[in-house]
Amino acid sequence: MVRNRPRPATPDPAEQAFLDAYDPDAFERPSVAVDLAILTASGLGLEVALVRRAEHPHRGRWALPGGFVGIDESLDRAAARVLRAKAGLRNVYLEQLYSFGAPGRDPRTRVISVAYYALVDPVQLAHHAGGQLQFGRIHVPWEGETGGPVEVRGAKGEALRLAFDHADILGMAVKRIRGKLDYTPIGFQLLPHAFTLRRLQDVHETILGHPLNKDSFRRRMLASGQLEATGERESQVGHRPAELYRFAKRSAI
Amino acid sequence: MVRNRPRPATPDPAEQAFLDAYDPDAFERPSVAVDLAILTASGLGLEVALVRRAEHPHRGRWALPGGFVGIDESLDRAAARVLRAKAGLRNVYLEQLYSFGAPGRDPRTRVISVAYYALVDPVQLAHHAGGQLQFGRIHVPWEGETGGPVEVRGAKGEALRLAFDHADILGMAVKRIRGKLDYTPIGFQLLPHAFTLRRLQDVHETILGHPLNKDSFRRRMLASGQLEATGERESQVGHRPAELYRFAKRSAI
DNA sequence: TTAATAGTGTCTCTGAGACACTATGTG
DNA sequence: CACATAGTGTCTCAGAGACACTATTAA
Repeated sequence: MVRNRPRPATPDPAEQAFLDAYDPDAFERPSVAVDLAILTASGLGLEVALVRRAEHPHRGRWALPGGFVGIDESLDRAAARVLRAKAGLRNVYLEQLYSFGAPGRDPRTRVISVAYYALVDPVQLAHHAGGQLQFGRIHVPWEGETGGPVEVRGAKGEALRLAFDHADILGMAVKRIRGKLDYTPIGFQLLPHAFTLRRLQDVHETILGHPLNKDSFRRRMLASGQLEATGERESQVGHRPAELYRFAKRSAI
Repeated sequence: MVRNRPRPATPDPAEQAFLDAYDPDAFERPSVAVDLAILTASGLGLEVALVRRAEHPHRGRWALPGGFVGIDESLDRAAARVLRAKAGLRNVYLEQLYSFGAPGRDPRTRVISVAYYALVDPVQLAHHAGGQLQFGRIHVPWEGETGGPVEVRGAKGEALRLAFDHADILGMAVKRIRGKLDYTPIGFQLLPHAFTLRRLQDVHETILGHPLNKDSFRRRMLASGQLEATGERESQVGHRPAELYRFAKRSAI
């Protein structure tokens, strides 16, 4: 890869001087990382995968899985690589969220982080119980799409202290998926292959943070054309079993 | 600023080895830039500010104004600085859009670009006519929020060849503002202080790429509470003059 | 049989589209 | 005056909420 920018003479010395001032090699370069908000929806609510930091800074705090971007690696590939390396996941919904670049966000050095979020069904993450990845429940202290940092709580309801600006990243992720939920089939990504309409509604309510009208939700989802009846029903539920549906076209990256 | 990461001994050598592999200093670092899609809405449609590249690569092509991010400068500040330096603008709507990081997007060296978009009313940009900044009309070859690169045309309708991946950046900007238009008062940012409802509808139609129902648009806008009647009317229009409105709370960054 | 939730049918209310009509400038 | 667009009133239609009612399983 060519690292040094060719500098042909230009007729305009002012323009030349201006461009010289913006030569990339004249700048100290930041590190660029990806951080991943790996989200899932258990019966308990919206959960996120976290790793406990073993080192300073923020030793003992909880952080989103992340990694640095290779010099010949695209941002999307870096995110997919981290997802595979840290959570063993591939072919799940993965989308770039926002870039965080406050100078002091990492006290060691300048790190610009391109945040991604992944939506995964809980079954695919079950084998991580007790492993490197821990799951925290997301608690959103604001309404609607106001935005702002969120809180994360552990299995016993205790608050988990998040490292760096990861509470802001998670807040942005919640805001994004709340917005997307209205017009895209994003909820399916958080459920197993087959699911009942009630479970899908649970996911939507979990993400949005408020209850939805059952009748209207059913109608809207069935009318959307995104659901396919499997012909099977749930069982062992202590009441009339619901029809199981699948997402008509499960998209993945 | 601390550039070298402290490496305290940890009890877990495997973890230590793992983290060593991700030491930022072990990686060649990319350059990080901001690129700005400065958008305005003239009577001709949605327009974008471009600079003609005086150098290789892509010499003679048209590019979005941009600049490298300083090592102690946040992304937002870098974007605001470029906006001020290249377009003389401050206090306009400016929002981060997306980060573009394909390894080959700049043939000189690895440059990751954090794209921003700004919405500016045409009056503030009028003095740029004939200067460094040229304006091109955006033509969107896709419907709704499909997404994809857009085309840009010059004053005589000729196609302008864009540099790097800037057609993709502009496509993403159009997609974003189309989505935002439905639920945020984003259209005001593209108009002068006082404007008629018809002009606001023109802006919405320009952005969305399709005509809107006049009655419904009026009702929706007036019901939104975001408009304030100025009490004045337009004049010299050859028909009944329309009431002039202003945005109730003109937000800016 | 009872408890509990799935699923259907229908009424109402609200907002968007359609359209007819009136209002008020310029030429 | 004619013309063009601003602005109002009202009808209809589609989707969401509300609610009553029936269906089907486990215990």
